[in-house]
Amino acid sequence: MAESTRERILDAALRAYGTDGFAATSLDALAADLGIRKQTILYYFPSKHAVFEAVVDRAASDLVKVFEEEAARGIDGLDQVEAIVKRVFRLAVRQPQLLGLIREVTRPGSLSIDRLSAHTAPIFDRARDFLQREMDAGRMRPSDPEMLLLSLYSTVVGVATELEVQRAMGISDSLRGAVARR
Amino acid sequence: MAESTRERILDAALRAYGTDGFAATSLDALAADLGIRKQTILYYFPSKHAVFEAVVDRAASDLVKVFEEEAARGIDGLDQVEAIVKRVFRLAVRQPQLLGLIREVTRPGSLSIDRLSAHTAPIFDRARDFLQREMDAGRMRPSDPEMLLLSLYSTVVGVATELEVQRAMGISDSLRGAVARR
DNA sequence: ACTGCTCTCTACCAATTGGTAGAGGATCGT
DNA sequence: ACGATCCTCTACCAATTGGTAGAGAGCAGT
Repeated sequence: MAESTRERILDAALRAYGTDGFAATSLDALAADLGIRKQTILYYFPSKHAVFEAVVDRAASDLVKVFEEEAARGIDGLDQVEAIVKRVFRLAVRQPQLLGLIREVTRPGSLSIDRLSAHTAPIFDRARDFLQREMDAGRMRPSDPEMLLLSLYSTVVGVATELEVQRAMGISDSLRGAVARR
Repeated sequence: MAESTRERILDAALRAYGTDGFAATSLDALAADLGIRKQTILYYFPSKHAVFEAVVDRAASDLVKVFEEEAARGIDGLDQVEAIVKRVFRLAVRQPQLLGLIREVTRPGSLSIDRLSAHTAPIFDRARDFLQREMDAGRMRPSDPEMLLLSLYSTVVGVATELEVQRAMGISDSLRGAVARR
């Protein structure tokens, strides 16, 4: 088997949760999509919600990996920020379901918001410290680093979402325009 | 009765669909929230999905109203754009569930995307024509009006979403910063 | 008093939901 | 040949789902 069943389940779950949503995706539907029975899913994960958590975990660790790899390259100032943004962007474009997943997680009452926070808090802290250092070193225009981060985040998600909306509205468009606007 | 039952149902449905999502909100839960039986809901709406469509319709017409009122005031150029953005923004802040509703509608496979489009297409066209005229008249920097519109849209939604995320992440913050950034 | 209309209800249903229990079938080391 | 472990399955279940049928309450006009 090229890919383990567990991994295939996570792939399909990301796709389904990201597009149709968590509540709208039954275990039966998920299993049918994979050509297996739902009991096989429940063998790997104790509950439906556990599947969701696992998907979130994997997506978060993918994101963390991007940050760590890019940080390890040791580029300074705005260049590193831009490199990371670019890579995150590419990740989002290649896997649009990730945006849907974020929507699901950030839903009020989601039990997994803590899970995502736990994963992203460290890189959030590191990013804030990084920005602070760069500002102190005079390599970046000084401002509130946390605010800048949130602004960056919402911009990336916003622009990425825009692509989805264009698709939904039936406007076929090269993504060049959007990227350029960034 | 100060507010008709039908209207109360739509209010509760907007709240529920906007926060928990359409699929995650059962008719029973909706009814319980209102202190009525779900059959009462099904008296006013033929199906669960019809409730959703009605919510979308009302939200869309609210939006259209904003545009029409603001357009009727006959302000020129960027000032009108800013006035509309400001009002839409206020609408979104006052009713955060609207953002969630947009999320639900723009979901792939949503049967209501056409419904929203039907409502918003006219104002979209009018806005595009307006921008085009303003550009021709030299009151605005010339560019592709459709692109500018989409960019505006995603910015508004993006910034508004940011507020939600901040709330989700537990960062209590005045919305001044976000507004200023605009 | 009667009829018709508007509204909300109880009673019920078939289908789907997430989840449990446990039966095999592989494949392994021994 | 052996059990042990890993994996996927069938069978089943209680709860919830959206939806139907229709009773009955309240209130108008006549």
